[in-house]
Amino acid sequence: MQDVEFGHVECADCPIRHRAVCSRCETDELVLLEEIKYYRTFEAGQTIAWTGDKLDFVATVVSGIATLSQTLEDGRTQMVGLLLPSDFMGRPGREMATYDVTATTEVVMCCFRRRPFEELMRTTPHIAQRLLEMTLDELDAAREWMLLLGRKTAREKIASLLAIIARRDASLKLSKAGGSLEFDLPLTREAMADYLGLTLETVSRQVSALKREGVIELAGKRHISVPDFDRLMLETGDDCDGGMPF
Amino acid sequence: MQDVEFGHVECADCPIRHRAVCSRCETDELVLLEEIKYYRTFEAGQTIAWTGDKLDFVATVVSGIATLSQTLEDGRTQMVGLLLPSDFMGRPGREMATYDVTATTEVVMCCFRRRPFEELMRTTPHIAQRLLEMTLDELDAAREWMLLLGRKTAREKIASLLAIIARRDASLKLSKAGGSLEFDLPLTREAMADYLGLTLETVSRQVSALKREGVIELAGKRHISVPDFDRLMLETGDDCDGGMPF
DNA sequence: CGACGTGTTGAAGACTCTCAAAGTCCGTGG
DNA sequence: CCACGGACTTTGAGAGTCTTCAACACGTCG
Repeated sequence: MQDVEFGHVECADCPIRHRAVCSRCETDELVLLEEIKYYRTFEAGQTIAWTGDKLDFVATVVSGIATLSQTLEDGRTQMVGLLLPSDFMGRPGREMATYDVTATTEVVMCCFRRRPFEELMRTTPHIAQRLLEMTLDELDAAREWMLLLGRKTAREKIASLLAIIARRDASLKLSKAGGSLEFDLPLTREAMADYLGLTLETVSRQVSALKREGVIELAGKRHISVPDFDRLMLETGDDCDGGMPF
Repeated sequence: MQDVEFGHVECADCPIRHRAVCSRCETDELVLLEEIKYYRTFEAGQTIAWTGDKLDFVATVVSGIATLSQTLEDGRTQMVGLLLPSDFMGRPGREMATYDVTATTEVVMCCFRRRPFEELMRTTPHIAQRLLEMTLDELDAAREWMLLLGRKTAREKIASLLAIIARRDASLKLSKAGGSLEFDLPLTREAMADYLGLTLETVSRQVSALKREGVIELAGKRHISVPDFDRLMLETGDDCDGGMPF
């Protein structure tokens, strides 16, 4: 793998310090992590791990977006997770990758060698506690996605994905004015299709339909603005007040 | 909820002692668990919890089968998990149920009051460690299921479900002779449909088709035998040697 | 400029769903 | 004992959604 060395960053200055697997750690615990961590950068499109690869590290996404996906023998693929900044990759106690991990944008990861990390897990309850919490959140998200994959129509799937991305984007920018939202799609039509269990043509058609009906506006292929977020939510098929994914 | 008091069982004699959340506990730790545990029995068909219910306990399934499901406002429902003996229900740190939990057979649960259990989690690393491990396994299973929901055909979905149940049944009975497998379906056609993201009619048709073609044999509606397991595996669409769900 | 990656659109077809009717099994009650 | 109702299942026919295959548009890059 071609990957670029990334300048060392103090944990205390880390942009995702408060959300990642290390968020509960005290300063003395951070020192221990600091000793076994190193940064790696992956280019957009680069594969970070193939299913079955031996992985000698676990890692936290510092910046960028990566995807987890599974493939059937005949090539059908399904995305099963999205790794956003602060998300954790890899499983303590397991050597092999169980998914294909791909960088969709440039990705910077904070890596820990697996053995020392596992050792730290045993001695530092704060890490294990946080990892449990994060894993439970991921499980909830995965199950929410199962509902989407199993029961939603193509249109509802698209609306749900856009709503999730819009909401996440808004929460990052803190620009949560009730009015119009704008964001860039971090995924190609094909990636959206793999995420939603659709074909890319269906994705394209449904996006066009939502645009035609004024639910969203497009500037270029990737830039989307949502004039009325509630209108978009109506299209998702979800309970509009119930528990939200992500 | 009508539920029957269940005779107290010593943890040491518990049939799922070695697989449940308590499997790593030492005998002195079991004593602590023993103090806060109690048994409850739920009848077949009974709802154990509704989404949004306040849950003042977490629990381990001792015997029987329960399902986790989510529902859209218009009634479409998707099963998002199956609770088998030794599986854990409830989330430490969360008051509300996030899924509907339903007993499909009579279910005996070993319950722990939530607060004391959370306290034990903090003081007893063995419990937290095991729970993390179980949660990671569930996450893997959920993602395997996402592949099924998003990309498999109806026929492949049915074959996958039968293969999973057959394999689990075989591992319980230790009757892993390579030859013919037999088992009872613990689910109605409707429950299978909710699990697979299909309609019950499609489930029925595909089961009939598999029977017609000799992949499976039916005795009554629920008893199934598989003359050639490899043949069934071919129908699942999976890599026949790769990592297996469950 | 032409190749390539990405995205859009159309037409035909496949698969699954919806609606409807009827069959099986089982327990209740006459 | 048998009729009856209810839960569960099977099967058919038609409709609809989504996929497949194909052509074309757009922008970047060599």
